[in-house]
Amino acid sequence: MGKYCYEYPRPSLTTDCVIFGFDGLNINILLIQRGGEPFKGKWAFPGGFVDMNESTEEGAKRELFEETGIDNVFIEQLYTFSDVNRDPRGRVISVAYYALVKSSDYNLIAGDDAAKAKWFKLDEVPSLAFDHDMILRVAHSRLKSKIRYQPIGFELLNEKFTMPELQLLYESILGIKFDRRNFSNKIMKTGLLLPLEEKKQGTPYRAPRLYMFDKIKYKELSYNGFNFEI
Amino acid sequence: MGKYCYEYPRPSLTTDCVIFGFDGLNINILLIQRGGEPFKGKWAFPGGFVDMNESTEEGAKRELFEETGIDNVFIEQLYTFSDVNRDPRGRVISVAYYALVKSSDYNLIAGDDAAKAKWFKLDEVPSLAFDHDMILRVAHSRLKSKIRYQPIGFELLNEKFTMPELQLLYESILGIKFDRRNFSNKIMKTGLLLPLEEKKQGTPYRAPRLYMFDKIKYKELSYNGFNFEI
DNA sequence: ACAAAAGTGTTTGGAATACACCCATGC
DNA sequence: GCATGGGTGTATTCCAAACACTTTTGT
Repeated sequence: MGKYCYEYPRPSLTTDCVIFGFDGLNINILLIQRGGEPFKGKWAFPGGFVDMNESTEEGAKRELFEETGIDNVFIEQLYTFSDVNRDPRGRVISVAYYALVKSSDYNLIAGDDAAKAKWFKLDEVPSLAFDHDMILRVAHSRLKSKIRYQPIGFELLNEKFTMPELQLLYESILGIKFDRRNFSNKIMKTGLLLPLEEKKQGTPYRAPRLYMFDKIKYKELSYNGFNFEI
Repeated sequence: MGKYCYEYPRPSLTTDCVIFGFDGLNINILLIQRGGEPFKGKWAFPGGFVDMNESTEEGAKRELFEETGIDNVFIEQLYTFSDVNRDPRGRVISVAYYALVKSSDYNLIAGDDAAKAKWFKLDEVPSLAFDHDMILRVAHSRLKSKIRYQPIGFELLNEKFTMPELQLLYESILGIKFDRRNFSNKIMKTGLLLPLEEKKQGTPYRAPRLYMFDKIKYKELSYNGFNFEI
């Protein structure tokens, strides 16, 4: 029997991480294949049980690293899923987090429980274990609203990037197309982009100009509670 | 010793409810005074431990009812607070919910643990137990963004209400003043308000016109994923 | 020269803001 | 009649959307 005893029953507490990765062309989702029951062989989000000496956010980061090798990401709390029957093993509630990363920054490793980690294109995600289909829908919808008023996308590109690259990123996340000229105008009006003299090398056709994200301006504006909308 | 034993230690799971109540003039917060340790005598949000056969949302509603007599409200998940040291009794994580109610709809009852429940004006809230000061800040900030693009305010008024009443509601929540004419124009442009022929009786000075929230129009618009912004 | 992508600016419509006058009611 | 709040409309400003031509580069 278990060694940890309580006066009242307690649910288990887990975390799940929805990791969106941009590869320069598409938005991908990071999944791991389950090695054991339940849902053996099915794909699911990385995550696991929370330890007693860590917050759920710390637990989510730890599990993410253990299972996929992904480290040093800013994760943000998404939602807590607590349906009584969401896990066939018993009463398990899960605090879900999400993050955006540049997928080229990480070489996926096999996790410590030999689960395979793999990137899936957003529109090629298979049916997932547990209630993870729902978690994905919630995460994607949150991401879409978030990126319209917070500059969370710049982390996904190289330090120096071109306007078409940035536009492609917004289009992949939002699933819509922008007019090239209006997009550029809107983005520049935020004041958060620093145009460089340099142009991107090695492209076919005309070389596009490079930009950088202006971190100093961002801090300045954040301090005053700024707003923008793409 | 406790009767419920597990292989690994588990944190306790609680809920907290941040209830915003509008009394026609001010936004109030519903608090209960703690009858026992820790934080005995301090004020805190209604809430409590989640049962094994209920979701956190169900648990939050149940505790809210038991402690304050408030029933039949739409609560929305706010955030999950999980800092390791947030509760002196041990490892307790709390899923916080928030809701908006019309305070005149409820006669506050003393809770089953003899705790007193009381409405506090937003700017007269005392220092709270646990991390509830932080929870309140998060809740108020969430409410402010939410009300700008969701018609959550209409529930707080009588079925028939006047434009100045609605404006006062928005102003109390957001803490800003609107121009009377522009406010009315913006609200009417959403198409969600049905002007009635009736006027409000018993007011001093000129009798203001009454409006109703157009639920049918709302469903119609929701279905198409509409947007508005106040 | 031509095909493909990048760069740039103007026009137009609609929404948000600022703003002023008249109306109803109680005292 | 005057003080108080309620009702309404218009001019202006600003932002967003639509839109076309020129430049660069590789073949």
